[in-house]
Amino acid sequence: MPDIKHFNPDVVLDDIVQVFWHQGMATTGIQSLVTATGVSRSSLYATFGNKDDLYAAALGRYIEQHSAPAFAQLAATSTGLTAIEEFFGTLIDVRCSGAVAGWGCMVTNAYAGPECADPGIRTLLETHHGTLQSALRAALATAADLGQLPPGTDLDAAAAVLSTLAYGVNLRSRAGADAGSLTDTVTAALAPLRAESTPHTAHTGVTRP
Amino acid sequence: MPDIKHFNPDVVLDDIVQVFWHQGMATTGIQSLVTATGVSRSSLYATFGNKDDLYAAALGRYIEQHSAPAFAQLAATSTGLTAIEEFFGTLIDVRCSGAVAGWGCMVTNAYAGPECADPGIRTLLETHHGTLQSALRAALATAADLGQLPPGTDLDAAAAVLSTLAYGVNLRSRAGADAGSLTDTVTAALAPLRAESTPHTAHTGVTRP
DNA sequence: GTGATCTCGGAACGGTCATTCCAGGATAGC
DNA sequence: GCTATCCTGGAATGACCGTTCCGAGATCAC
Repeated sequence: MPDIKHFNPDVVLDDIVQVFWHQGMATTGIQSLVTATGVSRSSLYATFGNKDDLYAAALGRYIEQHSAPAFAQLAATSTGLTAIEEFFGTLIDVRCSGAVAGWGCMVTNAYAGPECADPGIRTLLETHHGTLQSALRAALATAADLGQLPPGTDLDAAAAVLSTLAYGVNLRSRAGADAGSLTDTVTAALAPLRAESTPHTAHTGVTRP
Repeated sequence: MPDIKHFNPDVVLDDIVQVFWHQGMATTGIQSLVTATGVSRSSLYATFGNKDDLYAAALGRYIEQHSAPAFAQLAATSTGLTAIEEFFGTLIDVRCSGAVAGWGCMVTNAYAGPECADPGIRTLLETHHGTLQSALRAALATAADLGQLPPGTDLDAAAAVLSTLAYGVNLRSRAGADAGSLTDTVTAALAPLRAESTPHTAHTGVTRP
């Protein structure tokens, strides 16, 4: 019997993700969201609650729409180290070129902002981190099965190193680090995980005489 | 002949560093700085300029007072890998316990905030990154001289990996990551740089049967 | 069509923001 | 002591903040 919503909350939340991702939580005013979505303040508040709730919803949406698919593909692809290479490759592509170049990762950005103090956000960050880590571990396990890894490699430790590295890549991309050097860095980090091909040497293109 | 300042700008800037470091640029109001320093708005503006200038000055001070000494020690200590271990060790200590636990690194935080768009800030970030990188490279060069590194190790690539990892450590510490797992991660990243002692195995305490 | 119920746009609220201005106080050369 | 010069505290400014409220409009069961 009542009136029904004149907009699709899911679509609107996607727009909101863009704004928060691009501008950050603290620097984004509700007015920006109103103009970006075309939905009035009242409706935003009625649908999502206050600003903190709204940001939490947006961050959750970001994770399930941007992070989770990438993690799932990483975990599911059965090519071992190649899957990891591709994961970092597309990560760097997204961060350094295209529509969202220089925006960084919304999750990584959340780590450094005041929103990180919020317990609800903390939970999102922790599950995100756990998912990333286990996806990397799964890919490493596949690599181990394929005999790509040196015997005795500690998969959990390697996954921790790579996930921590990913945060660094996300950060550096925001300052305009070029894709090439980021790729070199990732390649160098992956090098010791390659079973004895050209041991301990990174393919950075930089040769030291 | 004129009146002279009633406060020491250097001391005041140190106080301002604390506030910006703890609360972030966007969420810190001038009023917070007034109450923290005991200096009135007028004097702050007269001495440092507007808020952006003030933040830039604070970030510069942070780098020269917190980052630079650590980098200098890292570069100067002649123990090679041990120096790098110590660098990360004290880094993790500072980030995870003590007065500034959970604050993260002010520079790392700047990467993720809107202040990163400012060209002046960008310059600070870039020189900071360069200094960190060359300090790591110097320590690695020492390690190579000491025969601690596998022959043929690409020092620049290794330094890039470690510096990127440091950003990740700083970020994760803000979310409450415990010092132990961060240390394990760093140890695992350093493991392949150790010349053939227990190759490719990290000391995470996690043993896989 | 009628009416109950929800939504919507926009105004309104008190608070805080960064910044400026000004009157009065402190300083130092003379 | 006088005066020119600067510094300082606090008020004032105008814009924006997040949030709430309300009248008007839209919807659906009947």
